[in-house]
Amino acid sequence: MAAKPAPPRWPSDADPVFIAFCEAGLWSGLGKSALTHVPTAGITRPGLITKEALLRIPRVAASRAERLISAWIAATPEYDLAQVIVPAGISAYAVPGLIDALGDAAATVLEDDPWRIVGVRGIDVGQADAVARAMFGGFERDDPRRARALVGEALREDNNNGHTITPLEDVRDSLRTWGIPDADTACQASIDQGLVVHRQFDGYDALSLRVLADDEKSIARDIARLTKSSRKWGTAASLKKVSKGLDSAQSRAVELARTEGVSILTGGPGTGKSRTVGTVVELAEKHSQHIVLAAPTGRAAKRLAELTGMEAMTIHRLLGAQGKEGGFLRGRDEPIEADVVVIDEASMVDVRLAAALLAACEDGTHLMIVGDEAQLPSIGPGRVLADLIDSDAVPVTYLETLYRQAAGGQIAKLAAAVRKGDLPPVEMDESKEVVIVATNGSGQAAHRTVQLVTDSIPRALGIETSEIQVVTPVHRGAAGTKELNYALKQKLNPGPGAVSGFDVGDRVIATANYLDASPTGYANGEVGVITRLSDKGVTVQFASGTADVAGKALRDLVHGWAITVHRAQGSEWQAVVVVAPPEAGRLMSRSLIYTAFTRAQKHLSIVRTPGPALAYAVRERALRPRRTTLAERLRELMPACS
DNA sequence: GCAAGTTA
Repeated sequence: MAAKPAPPRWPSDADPVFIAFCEAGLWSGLGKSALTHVPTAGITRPGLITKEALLRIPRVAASRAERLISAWIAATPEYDLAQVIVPAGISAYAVPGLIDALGDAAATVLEDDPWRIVGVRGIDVGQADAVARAMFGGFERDDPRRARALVGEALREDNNNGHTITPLEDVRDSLRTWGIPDADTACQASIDQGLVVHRQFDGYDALSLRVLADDEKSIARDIARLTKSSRKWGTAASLKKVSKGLDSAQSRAVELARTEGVSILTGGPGTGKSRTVGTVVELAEKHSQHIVLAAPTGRAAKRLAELTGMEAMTIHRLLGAQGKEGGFLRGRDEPIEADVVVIDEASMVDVRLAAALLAACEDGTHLMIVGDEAQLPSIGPGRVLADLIDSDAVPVTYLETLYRQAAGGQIAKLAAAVRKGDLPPVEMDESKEVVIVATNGSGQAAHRTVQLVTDSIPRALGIETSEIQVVTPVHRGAAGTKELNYALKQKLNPGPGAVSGFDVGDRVIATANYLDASPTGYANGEVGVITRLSDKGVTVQFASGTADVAGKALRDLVHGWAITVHRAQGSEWQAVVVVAPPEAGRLMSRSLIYTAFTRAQKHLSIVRTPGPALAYAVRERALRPRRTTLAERLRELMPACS
């Protein structure tokens, strides 16, 4: 690797906005090493950019100097914006995202209304206030523009709890606590601006962000469109042949995937959802129907691929996600090329993603939605799977028979209780299927977790370490994935970790797609083992082949002994150690505990910390009903189907 | 705020 260029040394009279702009890499064509020489070339503010000055930079000849000047001129909207936000303490790195959202006239827009940046790229009202202060020297707390922005802020806060619609009364309360007495005028102003819409919900006045209301509206319309436009594929006779090993509910689900535009397959873990999907794949192949499989997380997609023997990917990849703010390549103009689309682990799909997915399904595409309402809800707003089921607009198959081995065992009993909201005391019996380990806090919990994985479980139950998975709700903290993986590595595969903390023999998991890696590409969610270290990086043996991982890609490779519950959804292991630390806070819910517990096939260790958090989560924190409008919109558009 | 997804 080349030596990093020294950071530029700016004289004290250099323009701070100019410095921030250049150092954020916003002057395109100006590399890090050229930047080092910009101050010495005498360029310390925009007015000093001349061809003569640029020529004083090493390795800059006439043609490059000219290109730099045109690039500078082309970056005028960006620089104008930087002049507005940098003095307010907002990083120049935020500039491109803000230009994306507000357009090339962003600086002018903010001069008219600094609070227009609220909600863009996570910018909050405090930061917008700083922009206003920097621009005008001060402002009134109840400035109408500020009040209008706060309506959006109140809705976004509610969206963070999963709701897509908020009672007007709640918005009034929030505005009052922020010092806006005249909430109704503010709400009306937001509606007039087009960012917020009004709707009756459960008989009271309520508001939604327009984007979310539009998403729910378009999901409902697209479900209706796909339902209407579908034509049957395959034949009843071949269906009968492929579904020989299936029970009657499972075969009905395969039949629906063949005959209906949109269908849902639901049921708890171990009821054969994936097996049923496997049969749909088989039938589709028999009839030369192009079928694609996708799931919300990389790990779930990988698992789906393993179970069906077919390629599967994240929904984002299926849609051609363009990056942070970029939207999707696939959409109405360029739909997904498939006859049948299967989405697994659909409980984790939010309204934004569902709307994008449905828009990208062209008329005639068969969509099969597979998931379990009792498992993790989406991180983003909405409860799309549950709403689709509740609406009665789409045919649903419920799988109820538990096929997983030890169906009458302790794990199954505990899981069934948790699903209903009970956390019964576990009797420690001979089977040692479920073991509760009490600890005094997350530090000790981490310590006991390592003992369980490296010693107790292999010794007492004869389960190999490679078949044991640690699952925790969070990444950070003493009992988060990072610390746990660190501690597990010390025992399971100690070493200096010379390359990015890795040694030969480490279990790793990919957290991003590197489909062009050599010799074999790999996808987010793939699990592997480090087989070689070099001065550049590491070689990983994935199930699909080996890949050399170096440079930036090393950051998207993490140790895989401990993973989050979110990433574990869809996968199973012989033995699972669940850690439930207090740091998980509000993340702890019935669905999270249920998902975590049901990952275990033969043995479940539950590492507890003091306090009622676990019992409280299971008993009281059932997926707090999310307020959404999707089910109602579907009922308005479509007749009940059962 | 936590938790997932993504690229030139």
